[in-house]
Amino acid sequence: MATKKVISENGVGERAQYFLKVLIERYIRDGQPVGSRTLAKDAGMDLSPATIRNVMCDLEDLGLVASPHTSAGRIPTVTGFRMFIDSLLTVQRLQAGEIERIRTELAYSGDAGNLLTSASQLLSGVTHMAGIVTVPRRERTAFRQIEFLPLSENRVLAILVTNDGEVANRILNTHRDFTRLELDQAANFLNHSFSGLEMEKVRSRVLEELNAARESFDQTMAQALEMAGEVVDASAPHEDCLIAGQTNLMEFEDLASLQQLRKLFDAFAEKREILHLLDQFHNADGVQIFIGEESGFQMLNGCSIVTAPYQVDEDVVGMLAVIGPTRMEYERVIPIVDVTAKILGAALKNR
Amino acid sequence: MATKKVISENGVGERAQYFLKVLIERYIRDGQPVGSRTLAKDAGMDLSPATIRNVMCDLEDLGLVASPHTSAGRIPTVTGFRMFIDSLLTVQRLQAGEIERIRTELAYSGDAGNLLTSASQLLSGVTHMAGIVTVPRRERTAFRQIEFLPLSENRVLAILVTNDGEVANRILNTHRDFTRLELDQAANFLNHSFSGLEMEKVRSRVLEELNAARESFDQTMAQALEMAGEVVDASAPHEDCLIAGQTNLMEFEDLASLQQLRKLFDAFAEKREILHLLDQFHNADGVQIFIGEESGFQMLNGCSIVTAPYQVDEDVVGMLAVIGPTRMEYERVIPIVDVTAKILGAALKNR
DNA sequence: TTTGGCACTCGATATAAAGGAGTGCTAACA
DNA sequence: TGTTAGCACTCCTTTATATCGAGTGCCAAA
Repeated sequence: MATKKVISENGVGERAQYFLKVLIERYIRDGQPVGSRTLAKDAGMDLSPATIRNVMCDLEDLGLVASPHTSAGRIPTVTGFRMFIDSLLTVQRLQAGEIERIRTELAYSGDAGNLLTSASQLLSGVTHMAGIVTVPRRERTAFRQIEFLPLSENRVLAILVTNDGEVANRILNTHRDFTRLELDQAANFLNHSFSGLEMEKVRSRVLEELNAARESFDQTMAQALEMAGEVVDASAPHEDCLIAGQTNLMEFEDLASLQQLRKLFDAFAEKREILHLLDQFHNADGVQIFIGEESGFQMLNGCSIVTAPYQVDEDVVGMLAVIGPTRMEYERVIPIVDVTAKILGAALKNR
Repeated sequence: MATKKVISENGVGERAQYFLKVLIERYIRDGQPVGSRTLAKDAGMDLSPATIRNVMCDLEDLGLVASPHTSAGRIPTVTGFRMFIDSLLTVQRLQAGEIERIRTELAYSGDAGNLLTSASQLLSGVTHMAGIVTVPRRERTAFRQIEFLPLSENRVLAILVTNDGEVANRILNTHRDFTRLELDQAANFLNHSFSGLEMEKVRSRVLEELNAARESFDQTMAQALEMAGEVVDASAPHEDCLIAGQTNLMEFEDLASLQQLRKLFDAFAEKREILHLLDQFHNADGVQIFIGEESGFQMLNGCSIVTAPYQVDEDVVGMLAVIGPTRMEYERVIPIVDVTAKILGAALKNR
């Protein structure tokens, strides 16, 4: 039997969706199960609680809301939140003042590393949650320059400068002593060969040429390449992220079990899993939202992640994220993350 | 009237002190107020609970123990703990195996930074509390070498190497373009003048010579000195510390109020206050113990810090600390911190 | 389709009673 | 004089019980 109510493709009546939206908005504000009476008022449609109750039943059958116990109101389920986020959300525009604040705060931070730190702190400060920024992956950045400095016998300081202005250095223990001249020559050769290449390419080319040099017994070149390889390799696992405002998360009653918090904080300290998670969204463009339970990591239960990639010269170089309770003000957080990503990208370009 | 009981200079009978010791040891184990019956058993002196009660009264009058309420046992006060730590503690010797573990774990970590990270992780791992290591202060380390590399127009990469193998780099925006030769000459001059000097001295000498150079209109030298000054200054506030295992502290019921924990974790994130605190003990030698309430920082209420300086070539270069609940096993933690400090110092020397 | 009514559930809150650990004090004992 | 047993008392903890109220589900009527 065809019903008269307007059914969207996911099988939920339009009015029911509206109630779901109002319910979730209320739940986000209060953190309390929402009862039919409250919802009737909030919806502003002059309907009686009883009517609402009927709709709630439908929503519960669809798995979009649930009640913690018989005589409590309803709280949204993960699927409910998902639907809310995907199709019900009305994102606020950020006020001009806020945009300005972000812009100025990012404008006055020094070098690249500092800028990223500022960005994560900014995110956490504005949202009162935890802010995360992944640092640009070395693979995507390009080789600019390498230099070797003699330190003491058999020790050489290698300095690698990349296109984005990052500097990595590493002390090499060499088999024999090198003169300053030799080192300069080696650096010259390497700079000449690799300048401008992506680090990933540099890595493979170094290996190729190293083999070639060995075959032709070109000692000098082989040694130069060996050293270069060591530096490039060592600077590779630089993949990392900056997290700020973790302690803000302690304020949310939703996450307040120490059990839960500890797991979360351990993940922050470890970082690996967080990075891995964010990497999944690396190729999406624009803001993505991600509900903890969907990840399978139980440390993220009760949390959501709002994330966006940031770009330099059209290339996505890193991710930016805010992590907080699933019950967060998405309408406010989403534009913040979005704008910050754009401004950060622009700021990184100017250096 | 002279009493027969042996009174030590602090006005506490020897036997009473013994009971205090037993009480605190018990309290450290259980975290529960200790009653007279329990204490009678633990003391192993075949005395009745009633006798113990009399002694407890005395200890309470002296402010060494307190009862949370009428019908609970006694818990040590801060002063009680202080006395325990200062004169009652019997420190265990570390088992040879444990020493070996520390030694090997520190032996296989790479460069200096890595070594310090390992040390803090080691401390937290072995004690199940938070481990802290302050990184050597730049002032105490000596200038070894400076180099300048041209990056692009008006940008120069400056690299500063110190005696302890640390490398600091900074990108300078210069007024005009420099040739490679000019930069090399500047570096040569600086290396020649300052090599081996303590950073603190370098800082002041740079200023002196800068003035001299300006007076004599020696442009080249003035510019070199200006750049050097910028690098030295920038690398100065490198004072920092590494903290590991913070989340371990969430397991202790003593600190489990979120209020309390948040303040503590904020302090960890900020680091400044922690550093300031540890600096107070910088000149003490050997292990120092420090009860949170004594500091005035209320974030440390309920905590104690066990700290020891570590030395390279007779010079104290940094501090090492474990932070945990005041109710911690000092007998075990003290030798761990002590030994780790020594091994860390030795490990740093060999590089 | 909406609404009012009604019985019912169940958490939250309050109150009371029982149990028990531990104290302080007193008086007796070695 | 130090030590001990005895005893009344305190106060936390646990358990049971009752009450309140928010909210539900369902039914019958509008």
